[in-house]
Amino acid sequence: MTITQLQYVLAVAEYQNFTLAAEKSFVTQPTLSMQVQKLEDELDVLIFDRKKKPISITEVGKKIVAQAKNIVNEAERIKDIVDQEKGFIGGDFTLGIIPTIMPTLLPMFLKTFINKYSKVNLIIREQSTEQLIQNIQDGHLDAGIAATPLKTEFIKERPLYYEPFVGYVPKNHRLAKAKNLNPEDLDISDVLLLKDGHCFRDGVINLCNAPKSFADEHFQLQSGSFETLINLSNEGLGMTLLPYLNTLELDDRKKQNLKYFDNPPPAREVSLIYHKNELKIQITEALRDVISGIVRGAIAFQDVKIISPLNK
Amino acid sequence: MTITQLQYVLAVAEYQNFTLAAEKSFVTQPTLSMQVQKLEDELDVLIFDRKKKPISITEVGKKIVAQAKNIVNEAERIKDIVDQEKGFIGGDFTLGIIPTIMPTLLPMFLKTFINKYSKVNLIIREQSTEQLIQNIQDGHLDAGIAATPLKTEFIKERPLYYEPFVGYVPKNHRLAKAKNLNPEDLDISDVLLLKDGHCFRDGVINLCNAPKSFADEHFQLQSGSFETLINLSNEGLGMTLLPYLNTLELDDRKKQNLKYFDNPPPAREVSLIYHKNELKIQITEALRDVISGIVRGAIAFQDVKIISPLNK
DNA sequence: TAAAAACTATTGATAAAATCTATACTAAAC
DNA sequence: GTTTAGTATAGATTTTATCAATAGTTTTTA
Repeated sequence: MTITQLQYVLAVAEYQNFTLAAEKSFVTQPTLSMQVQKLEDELDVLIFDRKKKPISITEVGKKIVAQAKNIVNEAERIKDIVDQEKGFIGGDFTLGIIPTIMPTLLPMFLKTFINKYSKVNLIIREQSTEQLIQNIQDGHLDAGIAATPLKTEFIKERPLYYEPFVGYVPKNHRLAKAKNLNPEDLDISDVLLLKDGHCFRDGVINLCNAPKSFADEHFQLQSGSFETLINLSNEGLGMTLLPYLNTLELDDRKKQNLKYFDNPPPAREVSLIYHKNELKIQITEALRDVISGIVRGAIAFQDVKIISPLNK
Repeated sequence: MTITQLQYVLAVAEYQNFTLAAEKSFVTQPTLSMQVQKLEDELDVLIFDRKKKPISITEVGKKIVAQAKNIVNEAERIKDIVDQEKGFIGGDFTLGIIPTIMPTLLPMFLKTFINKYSKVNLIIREQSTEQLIQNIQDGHLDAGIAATPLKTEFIKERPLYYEPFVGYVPKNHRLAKAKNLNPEDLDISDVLLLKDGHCFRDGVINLCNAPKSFADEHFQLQSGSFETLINLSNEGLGMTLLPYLNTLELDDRKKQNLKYFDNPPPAREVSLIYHKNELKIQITEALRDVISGIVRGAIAFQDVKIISPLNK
């Protein structure tokens, strides 16, 4: 049994296809096939059932694959140990960010990070929270930035900052004359929401204390961008809620429609999340340092009320 | 990096000597040296400092060795997974037993076990609790039988049975006419103890509620066998306490000197202990099944008061 | 249902590696 | 300063991993 064989097995398990797995492993298909066979011979079990198309994994196979994943991960960590010892921070690092955080946060830290850690090749993907979790578990992402707490097994959360919700209330709205907002004032039926799948949407629903079913039935005005929500709001279709960082770049006219919540304002907790196995932890820590250092300047709220990003 | 290389590194770390490590790994010394070098080259660090004699491990080396141990263990478990799937129970299994349990328990289960699991090559070692713990952590023992609870990290405990303490009170002793014993009746200063290092000694000291320092000062009559204690007791040097299983084989005359405790009797918890990583768990479980099945017939006490085997 | 397509296994050749024996080198012990 | 114990190096040999080519399957398509 070699680590290489285990890696080949993992590739086949992932792609359900020897040819593709071989390609992704940068070897020819016969090479990969033979190595997998050799392992099967050594263990004297079939890991894959090649009769079915696409290939299926046997019952023992599933357990072996799980354990192989474990071993390969632990093996990779040896390089981590050495890197850490040498103070070397570099290599590929794939980061996922949810859509409602991406456009405001990324520009704030990207330049600083790639300057400071020029040996890190940062690859950034925009993904939903669910995809983020899945990909972190699979090892396809090294870390993610999402609203928390997620209470997910295998995943660690390190809070980066707390971002208050800010109301956007157009002139003719019933709340237009209120000085500050209160969660109790909100009526989910005239709050414009992002479309399904955004956790910020779920956060707002939670904030308004609306039952999930209710929310599902009543809203057809759903967009994927806050820009659209603001425009719809200006058209008199209701108010909306924005994350604090999204309010900073508004033009002055729109800024006049912003209404802040009474203290403590409701907020989302934005965290760096990563696999509990802490692979590439040095880069993860470096990223966290850079981001929280920068955000500390932009967000000065101390006392907030954290709203869950999960739809219950 | 290969698993073999990691195994070689572990061997060198263990024996602090390339030549010996090579021998134990069943390869020649140049082979092992080269593989270790190759790994060091690949990682671009020195794992061992060969200048000093005996060889020392570098700081990074220590971390690498720890991780290598982890990886090799996890790799071995793949075979376990397959064995479990096939229902195969076999191979070497090294079991440590503490001296006060060995002579009574081993004859009870050994024959049954080797008959039932004839493919298992059972290797049995008599060792103190401390040695047991050390060797289980090192991976030199697959399991141990000892008095518990031990509260030791990395080690799991599965209780096998609860073995009451029984008093051996010679005719002329002050408690000779009492019907039953009570822990309060005991006076540590006239209880004969096993010599230092036996956890049964510590159990008795705990039972008598004696301070550790007190116990250390006053007793010179210390033996390694209950046989001796009984004989000394008969000579009028005090009473003694025996584990229940040791009382079964006494001759009738000696049995008349036995005095049982009031319910619930103080007892030691005897457990099968093994590494938390659960390597060879099938054999361990098989062993547990056999032993607890057999002991269930011999020990019928339900309610007991467990005495700690640790000297506090 | 036959032909094509997609995929995996097998074969034989080649390159890479792990291992061995013999020996050189190095540091500690005498 | 010589011996001893231990590690590194060199060169030969065996083993293993890989590749290109192709045969053998199963599934799709026509």
